[in-house]
Amino acid sequence: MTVVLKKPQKSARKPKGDGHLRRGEILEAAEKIFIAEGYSGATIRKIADAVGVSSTALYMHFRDKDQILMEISNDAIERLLALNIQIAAQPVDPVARVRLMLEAYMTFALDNPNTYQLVFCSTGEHISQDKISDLLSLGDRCFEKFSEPVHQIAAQGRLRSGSAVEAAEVLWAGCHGLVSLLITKPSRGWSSSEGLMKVMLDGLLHGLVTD
Amino acid sequence: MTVVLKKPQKSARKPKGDGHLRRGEILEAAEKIFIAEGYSGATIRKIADAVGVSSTALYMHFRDKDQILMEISNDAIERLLALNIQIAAQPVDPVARVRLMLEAYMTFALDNPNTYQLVFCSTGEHISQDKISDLLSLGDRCFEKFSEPVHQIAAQGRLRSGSAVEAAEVLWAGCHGLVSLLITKPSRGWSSSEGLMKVMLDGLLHGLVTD
DNA sequence: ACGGCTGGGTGATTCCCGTTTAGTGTTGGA
DNA sequence: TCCAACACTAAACGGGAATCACCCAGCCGT
Repeated sequence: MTVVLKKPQKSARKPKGDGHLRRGEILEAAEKIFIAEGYSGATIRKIADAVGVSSTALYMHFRDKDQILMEISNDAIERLLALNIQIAAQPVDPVARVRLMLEAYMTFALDNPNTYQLVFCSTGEHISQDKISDLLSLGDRCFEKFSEPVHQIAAQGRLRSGSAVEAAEVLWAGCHGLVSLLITKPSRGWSSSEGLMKVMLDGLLHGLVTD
Repeated sequence: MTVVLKKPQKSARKPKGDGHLRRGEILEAAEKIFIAEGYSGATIRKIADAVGVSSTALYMHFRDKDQILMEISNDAIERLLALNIQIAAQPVDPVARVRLMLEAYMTFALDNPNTYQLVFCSTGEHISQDKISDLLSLGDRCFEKFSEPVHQIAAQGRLRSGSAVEAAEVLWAGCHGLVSLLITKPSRGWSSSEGLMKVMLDGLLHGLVTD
């Protein structure tokens, strides 16, 4: 009599009910609200209402609110990473690749301001470990892809000052600073963002790299 | 019979009760907690407990939570402005003044990370208008003071690309990006912050200014 | 001496947030 | 037919900011 007790056999029963659709529906609704209203505007209850389900139901499919928004952000960052990989493959001067990547990065930020803020402007103190590892590794992979051409430039001896890592970090930080200010202080009277991006790229690249 | 009705005569009655001390006590307690635990950690209840008073009492002296933290931040930004004014008076090359101001700016940010985040990294959507005007004008006055030497550089025809305003904004944004990343992502394996600050300044100044 | 006014303070309450607990109706396999 | 798992819900919890209706001590002119 092999008594089967408490065995958590996975998918002994097919997930037939449309429960497996819910997850996608939730993500879809959450993304809309998050894009429109930001992190604090994307409330559990609001998302649940949009899906037409009780707020408790979200916890069937996600551990907590952060997991929902992190999953959305993950998708977005993956698109950015794909962009970087594509640019990395282009057979042009490493400086040109660096510039293309940074342009793509800034455009991505301005196109996805709420995602950008969540990923790159928050301290992530309230984000649990596995979520951090997921997202940080993804962000780090972006940074690594970006670092490659910078290291190539360094290997050519064209770095004016600092190590390759420092140069990569400074290039990233400079562009991050520009887009984060444009995003968080939109009402300030900025010069045109295109102009600022160009001056930032020209300035940093000319300042850090010899030609 | 000069009937005195509803006349809000100021200090008709001496503020005898230690009520006029409360405001200072609240700010002091709030600043400690805010510095230690950040914006979300500095709750009304926690501040009130620290002062030894009910949470409602804070609303006797401040309109809302933001006003308390804004007042604290205002003080801090005023110190930064004073620093800028002091540097502006130094009879050295404008490029040297720019560098000194940006160094002071970044040092200030790293020394006051929570204040810095509140003022320079938040969208300020939940901040009412008068508070914004106060703080924005203060921040803008900092930026204006910083812009002066940049305009001098431009007047000397030493700007490699972009207008003076663009150059000032890019210099600011670059330094902001560096310190904001160092503050919000402290666990990432950064190069030394001093090295990064130097590379950022060298890079931007060399890239934007001819000598 | 005394009643009224008022500044400072409070406890309870409101509303919203994320999250948890306990329970409900349906369904498919034994 | 029974029952266990599933997908879900209503209600509640604890904690946030902010507000409400009060209270009380002290100063005022009388």
